[in-house]
Amino acid sequence: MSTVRVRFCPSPTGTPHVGLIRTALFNWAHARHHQGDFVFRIEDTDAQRDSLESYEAILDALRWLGLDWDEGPEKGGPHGPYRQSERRDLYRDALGRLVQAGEVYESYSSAEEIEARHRAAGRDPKLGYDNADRDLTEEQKQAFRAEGRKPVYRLRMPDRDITFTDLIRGEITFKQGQVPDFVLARGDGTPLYPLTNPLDDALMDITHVLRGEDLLSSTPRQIALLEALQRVGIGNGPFVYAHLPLVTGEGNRKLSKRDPESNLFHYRDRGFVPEGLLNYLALLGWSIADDRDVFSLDEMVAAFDVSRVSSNTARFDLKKAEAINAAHLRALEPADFARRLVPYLAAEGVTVSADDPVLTAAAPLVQERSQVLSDAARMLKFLFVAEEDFELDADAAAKTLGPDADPVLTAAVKGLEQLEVWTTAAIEESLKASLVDGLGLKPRKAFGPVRVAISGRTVSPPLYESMELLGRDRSMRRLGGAVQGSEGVV
RNA sequence: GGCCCCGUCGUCUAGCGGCCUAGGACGCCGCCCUCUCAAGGCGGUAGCGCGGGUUCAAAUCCCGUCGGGGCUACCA
Repeated sequence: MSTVRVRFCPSPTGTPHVGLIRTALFNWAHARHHQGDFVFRIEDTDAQRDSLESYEAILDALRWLGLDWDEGPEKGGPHGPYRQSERRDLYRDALGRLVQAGEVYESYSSAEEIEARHRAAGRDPKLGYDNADRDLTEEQKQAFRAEGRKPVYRLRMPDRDITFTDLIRGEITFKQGQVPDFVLARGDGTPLYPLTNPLDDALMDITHVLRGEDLLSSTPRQIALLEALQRVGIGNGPFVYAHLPLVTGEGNRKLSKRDPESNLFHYRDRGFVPEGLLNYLALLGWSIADDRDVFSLDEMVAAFDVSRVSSNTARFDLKKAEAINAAHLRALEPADFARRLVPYLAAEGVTVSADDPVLTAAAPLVQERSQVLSDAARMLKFLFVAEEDFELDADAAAKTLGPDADPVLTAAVKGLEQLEVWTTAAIEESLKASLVDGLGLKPRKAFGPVRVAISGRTVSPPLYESMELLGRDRSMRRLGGAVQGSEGVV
């Protein structure tokens, strides 16, 4: 069996992190590129920190982004269950076999005792476990138990260097003696991450492990475990590893889960579309070509090659993320763009259906003016609010609707009143005649007050089109209201 | 402290010994277009951390150094 099998195995603690999603994306792309399987597994072995909300948020995230899995929660598959909380028996069995074979031993040393031994020997007390319980006799173990002590189970690390070839970084060697025997399970048999993660990968026939660089230093432990498991008849030994560069935030520290900038849904709420966010995330460590950085998921799948992923840490740059997203927004079919706007309008308090004629007519006017969908929603809101709820942006009003604006608005109203038809062309002609020609104003001075009166903002869709869509009555009312309003602003 | 990873414009990157007077993108700054803002067009700003080697030739290979980061739990 030469099928590529990769996995995405988050633990359901907190909200999905952009770095986590980038890892999911690269695994998914690797699987799809090789027509392999993308396995999704939930690592919920820490009842203290895991939550149902978090679990659901992760599913929500993958579905929103369209990163579909071949095996996993709510889908099943031949290697299930896919939630570690339902795999206890498997862990107990594997642990039993490892103990039986002498690969794993009971360790009774407490952290304090280990430190004390280091100190007594003149070593750095922070060195970690000293493998002191490796060869405890049955009598010694009995004695510890008699004291009421509970052991932990540790894997006996091999007495040799551990070398592996990372797809991204090349050959990496950890010298013998640098990695102490580590804990696989608590005395009561509770399995810990160092056991469950590689074990499940082995049980699920995973072939390639693409994960964050923060896990690089745990690789020798995994390799030792995998080899031990293979000796007791579980799995086929170590996998191929690729350690992805970390994603950092504003500083150059690893983006922490606490940082709001790391929250995936923060970007969805702002109005990133999956195409745009995924494209940007792909750029964090990977590039499709030397002269292009906007591409579709399909194009990514066709071109993706993990070994070409950069090994440098990547910093998340919101500005660029938005620019990439904007490129994807512009590429959307107008009707699709309008449809995607609906929830963002709702967030602005506007209820409108995707096929509303005003929306479908107005959406294209802001499509290329938006970086994120929430920008577009804010620009369009004025078309849908009831007159009694219409508000002028305070800054825009202060800047544009001073006393100087009154004659402009008055002239505009006077001209527009004469119009037979309320069309974009007629409005443009009227406004230019009364303001630019009539009052001799610069276009900027002429249209600014009108724009703010109509849309409430200094940034809006094109003015004449906006006025046509708003309709004659509402437009005239807003212009009139602004004249009165400007008297009070002084 | 120890171990491991990394080091090209402000940021993400291309580069894998000669095609590099180092390319692209975002950002930033001009100009054009223009009813605002965008989009689009044109132009500009800015980088191989440092020091030794190897080589006819180094951003590319080697060593050192400095700098940054990660890990160092009976969390995952």
